[in-house]
Amino acid sequence: MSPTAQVISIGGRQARCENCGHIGSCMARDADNPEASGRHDIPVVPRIVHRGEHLFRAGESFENVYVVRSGAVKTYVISSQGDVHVTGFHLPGDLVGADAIASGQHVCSAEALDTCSICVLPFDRLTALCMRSPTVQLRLLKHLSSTIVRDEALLLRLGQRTAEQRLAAFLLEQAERRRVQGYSPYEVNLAMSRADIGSYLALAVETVSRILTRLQEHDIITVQRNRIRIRDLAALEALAEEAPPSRRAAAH
Amino acid sequence: MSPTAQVISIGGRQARCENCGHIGSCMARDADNPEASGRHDIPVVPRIVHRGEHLFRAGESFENVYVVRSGAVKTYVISSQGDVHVTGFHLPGDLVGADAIASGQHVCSAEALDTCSICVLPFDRLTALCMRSPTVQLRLLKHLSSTIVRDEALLLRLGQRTAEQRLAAFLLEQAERRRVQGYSPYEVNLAMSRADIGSYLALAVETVSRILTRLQEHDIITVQRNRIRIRDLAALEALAEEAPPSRRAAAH
DNA sequence: CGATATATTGAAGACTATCAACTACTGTGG
DNA sequence: CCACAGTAGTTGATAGTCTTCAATATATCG
Repeated sequence: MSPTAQVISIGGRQARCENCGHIGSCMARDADNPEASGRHDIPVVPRIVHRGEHLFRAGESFENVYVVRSGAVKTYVISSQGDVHVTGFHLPGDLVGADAIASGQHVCSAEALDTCSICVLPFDRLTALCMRSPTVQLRLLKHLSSTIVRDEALLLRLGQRTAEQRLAAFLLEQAERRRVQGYSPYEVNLAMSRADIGSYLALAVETVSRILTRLQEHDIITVQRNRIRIRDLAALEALAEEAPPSRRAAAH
Repeated sequence: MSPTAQVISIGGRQARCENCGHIGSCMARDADNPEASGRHDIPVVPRIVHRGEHLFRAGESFENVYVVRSGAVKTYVISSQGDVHVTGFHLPGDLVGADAIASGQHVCSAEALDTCSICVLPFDRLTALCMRSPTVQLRLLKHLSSTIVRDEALLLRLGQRTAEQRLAAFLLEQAERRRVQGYSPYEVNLAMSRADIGSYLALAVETVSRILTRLQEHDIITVQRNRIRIRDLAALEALAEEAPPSRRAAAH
């Protein structure tokens, strides 16, 4: 296998791993172990996915996991009754599709919210690499683990928080992700629709809309379609952190 | 390391791996690879934990993952405001504590609901074993993956189901687990309190109680404290599967 | 057997969903 | 370039579900 076979160029720019901002956490190559590199690395196949297109759909057989390199992806599940529930929004650096490991079939569907660049990692190659690279193994385990943590944090919010608290926490989460990516945390561009947000937070679309309006009336945020400006971070944090309507604890 | 060093006996009975019902899915030894066994296996330290005692608490540094061998364990998180939320109930065969992989600190606490036998697996030993045994590696990944699936299924239910539907689904889940363990699925012994159930399903204790009563009045179940008998499985399933109050889908 | 925790039941009120109407954007085609 | 259609978002009124508070009953443990 020649070295260049590991880097497949699409459109001639940015598709090279060398230019990728996530190489430090990449699971396709063991950056900490350069001399082993080239033997153990997985041929990465970056793929451009357009808004509305799917990475995979629930029920499809599990072959690959996907890493978002740029753009935004939503994952959702469909219950036996046909109702849709968004389970997450995934930004650059995120791993998508690993929940299929257990059953060998994708349990959720993944759809691009805008134009995305996606690294497709064949799962068998990834596990093989894990066998040789403790670094990559730990990265994979940490990814799975943090998905669990995120899901459980969401469970906590859905269960014990009012609509306003949930939405405030959601906006802060978006802002934080912007910050991590090096952008201003006060300017959030929502790639998803109100319906998606509502589904994710278990709220009706109308409720999402109403609360955004209310937050704007209180001068906490400015809403312009999908462009949110956070004007009073402290107030937003206060809303999100507010004590929930007194739930008696289950203790021994 | 002598072979017997891998089996630490507690109380002289049932602590030997040979008697363990979960050896086929055990992560401490590679049962599919007997000749490698003895070299790669992890010394298992079974531990007896009594009702109310903790396996670990949120914030503690992450050293081990835990496998429930017998008994029942609940995991819960505490928000910054101090409110408690139960994130799961764990029965024999379940892996607990892996959500700490990401941060190196436990994010939830795990408390025994009754007397439990727990296998303590040092995480560094486990990852080392994973490097050598694809079988064990896949088991670990599948465990993490199925935790994600479970959490997301719960998210779906919390978000889009009424209290009655959630509780019906919960009872069916308990029954199913009984069945898998070889017991009658119609006789469910709830190891957890109403408060725990309420916290898990994001319902007030009173609501849980009321709905159990209602189900009993409809001759669907019989409630005797923590002993639930399912009298009309079909009706219970119908309740759980019932279409949610029409949520408009978010589609392109 | 008494004390405390757990569970049940009732009444009132809050939050959010639902239904309905309307507005604003997006993109397409004439 | 503008008009139109269709989608997405907003706003208002009403109703339902579940929480909260309060009181009582039942179980558990010392």
